[in-house]
Amino acid sequence: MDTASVRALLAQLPHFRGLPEDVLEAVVRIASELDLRSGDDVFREGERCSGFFVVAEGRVKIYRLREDGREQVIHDVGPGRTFAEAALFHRGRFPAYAAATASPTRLVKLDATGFLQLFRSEPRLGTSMVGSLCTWLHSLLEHIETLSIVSAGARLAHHLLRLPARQEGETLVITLPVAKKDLASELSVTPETLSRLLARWKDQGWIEVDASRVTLLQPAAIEALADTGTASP
Amino acid sequence: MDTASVRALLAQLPHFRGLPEDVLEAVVRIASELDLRSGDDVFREGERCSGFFVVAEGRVKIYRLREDGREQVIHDVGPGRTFAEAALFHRGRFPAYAAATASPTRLVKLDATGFLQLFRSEPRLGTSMVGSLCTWLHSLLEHIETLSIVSAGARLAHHLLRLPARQEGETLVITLPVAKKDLASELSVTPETLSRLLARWKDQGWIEVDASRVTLLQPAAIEALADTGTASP
DNA sequence: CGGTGCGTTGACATTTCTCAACTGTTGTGG
DNA sequence: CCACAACAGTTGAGAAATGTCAACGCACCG
Repeated sequence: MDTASVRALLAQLPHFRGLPEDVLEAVVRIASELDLRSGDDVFREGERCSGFFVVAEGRVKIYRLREDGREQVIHDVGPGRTFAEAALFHRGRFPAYAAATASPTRLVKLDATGFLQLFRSEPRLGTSMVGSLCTWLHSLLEHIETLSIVSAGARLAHHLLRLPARQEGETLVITLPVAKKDLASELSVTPETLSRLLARWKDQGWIEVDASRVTLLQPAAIEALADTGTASP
Repeated sequence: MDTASVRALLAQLPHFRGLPEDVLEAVVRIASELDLRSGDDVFREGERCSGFFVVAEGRVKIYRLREDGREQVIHDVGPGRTFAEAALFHRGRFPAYAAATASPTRLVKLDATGFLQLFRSEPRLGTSMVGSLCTWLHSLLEHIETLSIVSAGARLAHHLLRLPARQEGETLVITLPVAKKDLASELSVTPETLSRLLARWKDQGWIEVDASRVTLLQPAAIEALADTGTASP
């Protein structure tokens, strides 16, 4: 990944869209690249925040560790999105873990001190970051809404319908962006329950499952589940 | 509430702290006051976002309505905090309902169009709003962490320990800022379960409950619950 | 003084977690 | 290139937690 493509990646971000050339140039100068494979750490909870990140390719999961050692996946981030910008301003420490979940995963890192310096000298950076922070707020609200649904089935349905899907006639084809165990963690259910739910829906003829490709044969049935909060029969 | 006190309230907010006098003056000019009683609506989901709000006195709950008509409390906001600033920038519509939960509740409203205009002309506003948005992000992350705890007992314990408390010797005295049914909704449990949990803990000698005043007689026991995720015996 | 709604308690049904065993896949090292 | 280890995913059986329905006391407000 050369400087030009780093520059192109950054230029299309909502953070930096509309910035004058010279400022964008300055941002590119404090950028560095990371090449990761699935399972590699990006940062660990409590570490000093050394910058924030843009996903160029692949996937990153943000998670916390519970007392009993299990992971709680908070979010998963794909190409074109950023993460850890809140840590930069808020406390200076990462509030969670981050690790790549795809191979390869390429990130662009924007150095903390460099960025903060730039941020102070160029007020328009603040203006454009407000928008992206609001996007984060919005997605966290979505997540809270999902988690606050009591029934596991409804939670899964609600979440599935929010994933990027490709329409094929009557059906929706969804490729799960993360491993099923991470999806389960994100929904706060056990992998067993997730597996059973998918199996039941398959038996009902509502969906088709092939590894991480889920086909909604009857989207209406899934939507009904998500809305009502009713348990899955 | 006169202009001077509105001004004083705004000046102490992280949003506007450190702003030059004339800019602050301009912010005060687009501010208006709202006087509410418990149960009064502030705004409704889907409404055009006409501004954002600062709590001067009282409490406001932010919530959504589920299909079955029940409320899902997303957040509750007290004096000195702001809400709906994300709606302003993100989509221009309120993503949830807001209502006062205390009498009296006094709010300062900052007009949307006026503020956006100001925002464009004064880049430093963006800089300072980034900080407050990060505070919101942080509190939503906390909420997600609480919700993702499977056991209702642990969820309650986790949440209680994050409420403002007054230390009295060995014990912690917490005044619940909202009605128990709203607290239950925020924790995504039924009011019945909440009631039973508190009753059980009282029997155990861990807490003392007097209406909305909860005294943690053995904070260590509650902390253990919150950490382990273990169910309450 | 009566109504409305919050909070509590009881009995019961249901879901989901836990523990355990088994299968299939991936990728690593010989 | 293959064998084997490690781990994701599935399935089964039992236990425990929480939701549902229902009834009641109580406070607050009209």
